Amino acid sequence: MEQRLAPNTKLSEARLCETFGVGRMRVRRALLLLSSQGLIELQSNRGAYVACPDESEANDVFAARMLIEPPLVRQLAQSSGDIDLTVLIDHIALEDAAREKNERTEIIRLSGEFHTKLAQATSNKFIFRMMRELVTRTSLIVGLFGSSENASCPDDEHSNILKAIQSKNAELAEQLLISHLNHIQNGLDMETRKEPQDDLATILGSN
Amino acid sequence: MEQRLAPNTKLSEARLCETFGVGRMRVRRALLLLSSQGLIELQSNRGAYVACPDESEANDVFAARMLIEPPLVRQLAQSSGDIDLTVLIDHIALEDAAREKNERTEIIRLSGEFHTKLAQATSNKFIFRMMRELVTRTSLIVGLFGSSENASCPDDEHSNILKAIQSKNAELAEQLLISHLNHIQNGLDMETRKEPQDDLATILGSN
DNA sequence: CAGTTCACGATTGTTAACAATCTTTGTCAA
DNA sequence: TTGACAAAGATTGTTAACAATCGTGAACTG
Repeated sequence: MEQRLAPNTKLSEARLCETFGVGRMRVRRALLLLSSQGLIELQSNRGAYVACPDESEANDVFAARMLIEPPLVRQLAQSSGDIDLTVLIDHIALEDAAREKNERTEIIRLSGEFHTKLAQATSNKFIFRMMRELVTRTSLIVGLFGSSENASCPDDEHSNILKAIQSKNAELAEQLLISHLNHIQNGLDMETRKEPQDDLATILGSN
Repeated sequence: MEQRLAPNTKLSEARLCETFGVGRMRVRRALLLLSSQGLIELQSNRGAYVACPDESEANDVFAARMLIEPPLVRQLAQSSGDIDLTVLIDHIALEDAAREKNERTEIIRLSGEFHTKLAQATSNKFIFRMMRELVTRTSLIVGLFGSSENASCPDDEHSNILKAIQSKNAELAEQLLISHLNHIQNGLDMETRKEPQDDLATILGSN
């Protein structure tokens, strides 16, 4: 989610065990769950590798988000008022603060989390789960194909979407979200994919 | 998916092991995956139980499907012609055959599978996965709250939806699907929930 | 007789050793 | 020098024993 692990990075069980100080069983359970979400790939007898989506998968993710998120935001705007939006308001503040301080990983994480929290605002468990999966996947894709500068969402688009929702302007909110998604997708460069570094999982050690 | 296991049925590891002739590890892996999909619930130190959705969860599932499936069908109808619909055509035939022979479990399974195959027709991995999760969940709910006669989808609605898609009538297809989902949801009786039988998992033995 | 406590049995969670598989390295021959 | 082959090392998959936890029922006390 924070793009600290490059795609194709090998996640060795032994390494993860000592990194997190856990038994092999825990690690294997976690890897199995991650693979069921498509975040890593489990190769039989070969180990776990961070998923490395190709162009076609990237298109699928954005197609899925284009299918779900616009109606979602539209619905949010319509039923705004019955819903608690303070979580989203607070979130925008967090994003601004992180941008202020130029905290890269934090910005990336919050940028994705905004969309997750949009789904959470529907207080629908299933919609939330689906969006979370699509958002984390998007993180991987942006990490792979994204130009370095716009690794996150454009600055004030989140804020504008939220304002449209608050003013119950469903049409505008939906339109803003569509352009927002388009901006992200258009910011990708499908040609020059970054070389998947076979970095050790020691990156995680900084926790 | 076939409603052969009632909600709240306990799935004991030992029982599953001998039923399927597998080691405990395999069983636990399977249970973990099922629980990650919300089909069963893993209670710590107490075991695995078939999920027993309540009314609020049922509403969430249908709300999620209402959000996703209409745009999905609309998109299918619009891009029909570029897509291979033979799978769906064949599927309708299977449904008819099963109804002819009055094979209850088969009808139920195929009834859900139609919606899954709708998603599959988009050839979008993520849309497919999401719909499959929602459809299996719907199976559970219909099994719990459904009146006995209309445990499956009304007879010809699937066929009509498909025809609308084939004739590229996006508006009609979307409308038919919405009514279809409404029919299913309205056929539920939220008051009288069937008593969760604590049947042994021996039901599965008939395989 | 009701309620509580304790101990037993059953079930799940964990650990550690073992087996199977793959990757790598080194050697040999063409 | 290159290719194939084989053995060693490392990593994953599996099994079985052990530990921890929970539910149940009997015994005991008020």
